[in-house]
Amino acid sequence: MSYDFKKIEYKWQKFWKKNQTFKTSNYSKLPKYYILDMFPYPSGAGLHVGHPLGYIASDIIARYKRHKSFNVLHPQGYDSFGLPAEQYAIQTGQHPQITTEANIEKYREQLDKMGFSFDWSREIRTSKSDYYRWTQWIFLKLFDSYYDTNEDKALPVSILISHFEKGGTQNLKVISNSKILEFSALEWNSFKPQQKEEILLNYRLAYLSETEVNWCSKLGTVLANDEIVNGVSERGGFLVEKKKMTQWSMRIGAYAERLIRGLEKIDWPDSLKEMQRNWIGKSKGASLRFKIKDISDEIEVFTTRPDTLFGVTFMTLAPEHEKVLKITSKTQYNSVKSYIKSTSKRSEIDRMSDVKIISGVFTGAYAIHPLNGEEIPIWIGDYVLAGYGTGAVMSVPCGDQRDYDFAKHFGITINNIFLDIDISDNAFTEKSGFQLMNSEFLNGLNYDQAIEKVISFIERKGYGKGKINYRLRDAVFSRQRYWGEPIPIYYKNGTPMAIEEENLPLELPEVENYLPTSKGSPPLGNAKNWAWDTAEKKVVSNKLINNKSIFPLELNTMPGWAGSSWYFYRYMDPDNNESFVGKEAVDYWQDVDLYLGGSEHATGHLLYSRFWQKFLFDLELLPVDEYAKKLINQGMILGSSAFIHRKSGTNDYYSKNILSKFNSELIRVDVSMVNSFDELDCKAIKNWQPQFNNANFIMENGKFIVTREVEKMSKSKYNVVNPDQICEAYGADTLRMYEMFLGPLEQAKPWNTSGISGVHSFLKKLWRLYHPSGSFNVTEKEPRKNSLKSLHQTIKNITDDINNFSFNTCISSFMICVNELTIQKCNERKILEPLSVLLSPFAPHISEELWSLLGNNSSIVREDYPLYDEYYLIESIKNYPISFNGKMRFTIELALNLSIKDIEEVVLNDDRTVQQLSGQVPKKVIIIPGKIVNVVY
RNA sequence: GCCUUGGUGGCGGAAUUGGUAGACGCGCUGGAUUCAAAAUCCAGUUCUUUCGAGAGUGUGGGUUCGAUUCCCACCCAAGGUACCA
Repeated sequence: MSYDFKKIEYKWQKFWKKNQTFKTSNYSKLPKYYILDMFPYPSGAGLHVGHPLGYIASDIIARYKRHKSFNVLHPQGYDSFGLPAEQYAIQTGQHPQITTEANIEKYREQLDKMGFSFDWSREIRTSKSDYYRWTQWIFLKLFDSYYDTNEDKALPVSILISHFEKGGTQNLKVISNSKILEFSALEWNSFKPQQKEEILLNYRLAYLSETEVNWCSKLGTVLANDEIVNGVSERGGFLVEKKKMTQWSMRIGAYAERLIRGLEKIDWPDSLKEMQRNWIGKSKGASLRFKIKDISDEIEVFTTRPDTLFGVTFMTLAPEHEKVLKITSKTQYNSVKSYIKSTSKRSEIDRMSDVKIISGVFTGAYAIHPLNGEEIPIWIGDYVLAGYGTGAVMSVPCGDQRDYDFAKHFGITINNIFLDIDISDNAFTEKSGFQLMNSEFLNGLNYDQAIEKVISFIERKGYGKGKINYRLRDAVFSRQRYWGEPIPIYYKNGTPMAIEEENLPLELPEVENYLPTSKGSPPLGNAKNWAWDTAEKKVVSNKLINNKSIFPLELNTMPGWAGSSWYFYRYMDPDNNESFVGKEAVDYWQDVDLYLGGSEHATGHLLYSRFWQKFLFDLELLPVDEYAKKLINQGMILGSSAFIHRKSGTNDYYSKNILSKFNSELIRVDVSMVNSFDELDCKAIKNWQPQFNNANFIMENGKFIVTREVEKMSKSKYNVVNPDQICEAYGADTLRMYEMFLGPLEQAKPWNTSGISGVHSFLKKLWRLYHPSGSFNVTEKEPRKNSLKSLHQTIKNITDDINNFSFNTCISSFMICVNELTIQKCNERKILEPLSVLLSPFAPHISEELWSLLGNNSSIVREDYPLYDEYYLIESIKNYPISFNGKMRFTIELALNLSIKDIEEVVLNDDRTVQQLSGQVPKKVIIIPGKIVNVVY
């Protein structure tokens, strides 16, 4: 009987399902192990070969841990709110729920074929109301909390109110919006309720504020940077501009310091921690106020280099800075206006990317240098970003390269304040190795001395103060979308009020149209009968009553990251109706032991979820303030996109190598129409999209060759490869092993199907070894020494490699082992039994089949089998001959300046025979069998 | 631009602490088996070569007896860049 993977895989998948093999209990005497995958967004393109990479890796670990007697929680679910389903709804009118459910069904079918050991009884979907009810509940907790810097934690707003009632804003140590009123207890108590609510909004962790957004007036909606291409909307190609809007924000900035400190105690990749640290961007410096000439106003700047204060020769404001138009002189007004207009069309990325294009405009206004009283010109430049610091910088051309380039470009004065340092070509940006000059009382000082002196000076004089600044901005939480969690807020005379907990969920209403309303309200404004009871028993509604909308509901929805910021706790207790997670469940599972996901989430999901964790920890709702002990970034499997060249202005397409000098555009084509030699199927493409119906394809040597480019796999890039065909042709075990064999787990790699036959023939070889003449055949004889050696070498290698997550080298070890066993014609039970256990995390179906052919009961927890840790010491290593080949001798002689005769004794590095060399220096040579490793002095 | 990661044969990749570069797999070449094919098995496969040898881990330097590995500068690619998920 040949290796019939279809039959075997169908058989065991059915068996596991019927026996609920992977159902996990919240109660067990075994130690717990929670292994989590980042849950997928169910996209219309189905699961692509990149998704399973992480799931296979986590499944290997989950199955391995079960063998090692852990109670393993390995759940899966769907991040099912999101933009693509909504855009599909806009195009077709199909409700996103229907789209999403169809996609989920497809995902599940694909996942089931791969033999994952997920506990599907715990499945969650962020778009189901019994899930998002709790997302809304957490929002309300955030709305009802403020950040107390004395206790360094979030506290209920009721405590803040009682503080106001007793002492007003006096001795208040909290984090709040920048512009806040100061008031006494007496004043507070005299405020009207609405006034009080407005004040409290400045302190809440979920608060309303003015934020800048990408506004497309033609679409009547806000766009993500992702949806903008070259300054116009991807959908429709309409103009996009920056606009201020009142939006919900999350005060993640309050947690900046704790988010940095928390990184120290979690085992996450250093590169990812570094990314988060840089994203939070803590910098020490000073904030300074500059008075403006002839106008009674001042501008605050933040600088990390207050030591260079005497090198300031101008000031630069972001074009969006609120005081720009106020200070601009009459003569400069028009040029400033037009500059602001032109920069409002550029995205932040564009502005940061083209630093070579220097642009700016003079406002006509002057600031007064606080220390020497000099008048310094105020410019606007788009290299200054409104969102960072105060949106204004004191420009020190001698000490900052961007200031330097700007000054050179516009002919602004550059004053050198660094003694004996040449700045004729570039700014001097080092923080050490200089002495200041031309800096009055700072002359002769170095960086550290000057910083200290200048900060104490400006603080004494009241010009400013030392300050720690974070680059991290508060997270905007409003989305003008339909397919997201409704924000459980209604408005009473314009003031946001919380919907009571017991009235959650606030269900997403039906709408006829998924676009914004004609008046520019978010899509939820289209809902006709959307109403809610509050505790006051008054109807809250966006329905017009007597032509007036009383108590309208919030029409914005939550962003995609809301539902994914706490989902890992819901898996512990997915059916709980009383709480977002039950106390018993969370006491048992505590946190995630291993989290697998892509590094593309480093500064998004992985930061927001840590923020919510810390918040829920502050409220004593969770036992730990970091939810994942260890995290591994699996590298993305990239797609290999295909492009064809169209001659500009024609419908002629040219094969890759026959392009002449004419202008051409690159057009994406679907990779399914391209074979592995990069040849395009010209017949298929004509039926693919209407634009190709009458296209001419100019071939080379009878073939049409495409241009390839490696990039992220996505439906819109037409480079998605589905795992289904591979499962169909080779089976799940082959796919699982091949994805692991492709390369190191943590490294990004382009998908390439061509190597898969090697892994497949390994499985066939293994099968054939125990089916020598068609039927299953093992002997009960004692294995030969050679076979044992192969087995135990493999056990050792696999165990080490699993623990290091080096699954690719695991597969190599299996291949070597089976090759050796084949040569030895080994078919002893005592070899096959441990081998099938060893293989089961990687290729579970074939392993189960062989295991049961041996007459064993199928069982996932094979505790009874002494493996992994208890491999035999490989006999031959004990007596491994230490061979001095020519090179080794040469190296030792050179290194020790000895002749080989002088070396009396040698050491094995496992300390079994510690020996010494003659002579005093060096003391020993450490050798592992066969090669010299190190010389210890 | 900035932050993070990576760059080794025709291809994916291996190389533990700085110590024989290219494990394992794909592909390719030759052979066995076969009427033939598929499948399977065996051998070879970094490049150059005057067959002595020489070169070689993105490029250029440096440290070292010795560098894929450590240091400096640069080039290229991927991910992120705050409303894609």
